[in-house]
Amino acid sequence: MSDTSYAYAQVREAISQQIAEQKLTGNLPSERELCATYDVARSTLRQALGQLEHMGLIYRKNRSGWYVCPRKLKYDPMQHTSFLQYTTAQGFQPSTKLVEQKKQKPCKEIANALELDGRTSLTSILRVRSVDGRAVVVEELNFSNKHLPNIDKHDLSLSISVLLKNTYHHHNVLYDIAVESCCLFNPIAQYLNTYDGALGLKVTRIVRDLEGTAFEFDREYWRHDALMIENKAKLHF
Amino acid sequence: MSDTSYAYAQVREAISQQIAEQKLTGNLPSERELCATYDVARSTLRQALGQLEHMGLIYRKNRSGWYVCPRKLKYDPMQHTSFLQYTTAQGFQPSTKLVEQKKQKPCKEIANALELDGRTSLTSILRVRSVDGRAVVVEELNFSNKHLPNIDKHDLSLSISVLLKNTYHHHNVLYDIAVESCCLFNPIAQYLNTYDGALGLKVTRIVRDLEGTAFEFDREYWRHDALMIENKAKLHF
DNA sequence: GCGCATATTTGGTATGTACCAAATGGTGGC
DNA sequence: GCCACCATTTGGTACATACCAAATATGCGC
Repeated sequence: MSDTSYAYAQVREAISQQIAEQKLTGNLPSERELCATYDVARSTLRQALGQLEHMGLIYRKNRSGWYVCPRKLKYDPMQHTSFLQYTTAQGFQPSTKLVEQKKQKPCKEIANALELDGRTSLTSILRVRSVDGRAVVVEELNFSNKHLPNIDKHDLSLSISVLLKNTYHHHNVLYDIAVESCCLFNPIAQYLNTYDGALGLKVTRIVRDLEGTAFEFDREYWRHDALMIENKAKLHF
Repeated sequence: MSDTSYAYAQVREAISQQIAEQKLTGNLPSERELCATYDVARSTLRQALGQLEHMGLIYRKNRSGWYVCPRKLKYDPMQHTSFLQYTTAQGFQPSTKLVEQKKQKPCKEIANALELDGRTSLTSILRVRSVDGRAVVVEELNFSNKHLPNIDKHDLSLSISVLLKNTYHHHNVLYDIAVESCCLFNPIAQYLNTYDGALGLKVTRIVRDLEGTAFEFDREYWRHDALMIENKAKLHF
């Protein structure tokens, strides 16, 4: 049991319990109503709501109110199953929207990771992926034109993995993945219908061929409350 | 570049830049001083500090002040390298403190994961691990007495992996790991010298033998700003 | 019914104030 | 030189208030 010696903690526990007992579903009462209910100032209430948000129990949509979180999506970044595949397998309705595609020079971090000099061009796409109509992740994919000739000539709104397999014959690849918590700022926060400074999880992925040459660098910005990273493996001591 | 149309965002960016340029190291000026510097109210300043905290740039120690974060520890939960090993390899000074050891009945979640009924006993230890004198993770390890007979008779302040290998001959195991963001509450928050409701990363691990029988269930509560999860793997499409 | 302008509600931002408890720094006694 | 005590500083909690902008509900004209 958590500490309940403070007003915000009491409000937090009260709402938390209401959610656990499913007495609260869908959207919560307005902040001003909740203030009256628990007899606290709005800043105190918002502190409680903020913690429930960090716990992944509730979230805010635009400026319209607070809602109880749907269940989390389970995601194994080491598996090469597609977004479509693992979301539907878990009973979600996925959708993807390509926001932007451009050819550009790499930033310092990408140039370093892909061992490119600053002049080499990069094909980048930005897409927003949703489950059940809720935007959960913004993906930024960067492909090295040097290692994937003419990749910018293809339709990148289709499956990238199929393209890599069929056109570039990358059947076996090395994955190099990092996960860390982060802060979501505009414009990424806006794509995720959340606010400037919201909490997120950042997944960084470097994809290499079997010789170890990196040809792709991805950044995924997830809603922190939408995601559970899962890994399964066999190990020997 | 992030949105800077609001006061808190301007303060955030200003301090963020100071840190990036290493003009700020060690501890920050007091909140009241910073309020005067940037001419904002304390609550506005604290909003900015909170976001910098979420970004992993600064952290608070007890009630004594704000400090610039040290670099993150890289950790691959799928590797079976010990805490001692991977921390020293990254140039940190690790230490571990065993807080508690007890024999108890499993909670619902553990009973379910380890396929135990409510009567079977469980040997649990709680330990706090630090790098460079900073507590970074609270580990709760739970061992099934049924599958690891007399485990509570051993000294569990020593290396657990050595014990599993030499005494119980578990040379090959299956790992089942989940990572998600969470909120740290007392008393765990206190072990990590942080505050009730602080942001964290939760790593859950189920360990099985090669037949798939689970004998260990662990929960790790990490400071969100101390950790970067890393995974490397070879995949084929 | 439908579309559009308007009023209301809602969360987001911001200020100021007050008090508390823990941590820290200093001071004096031994 | 060490320790106990005290004053000060610091962040943590909590309140009340005000205004803004976006989202939503309302109602009118057609």
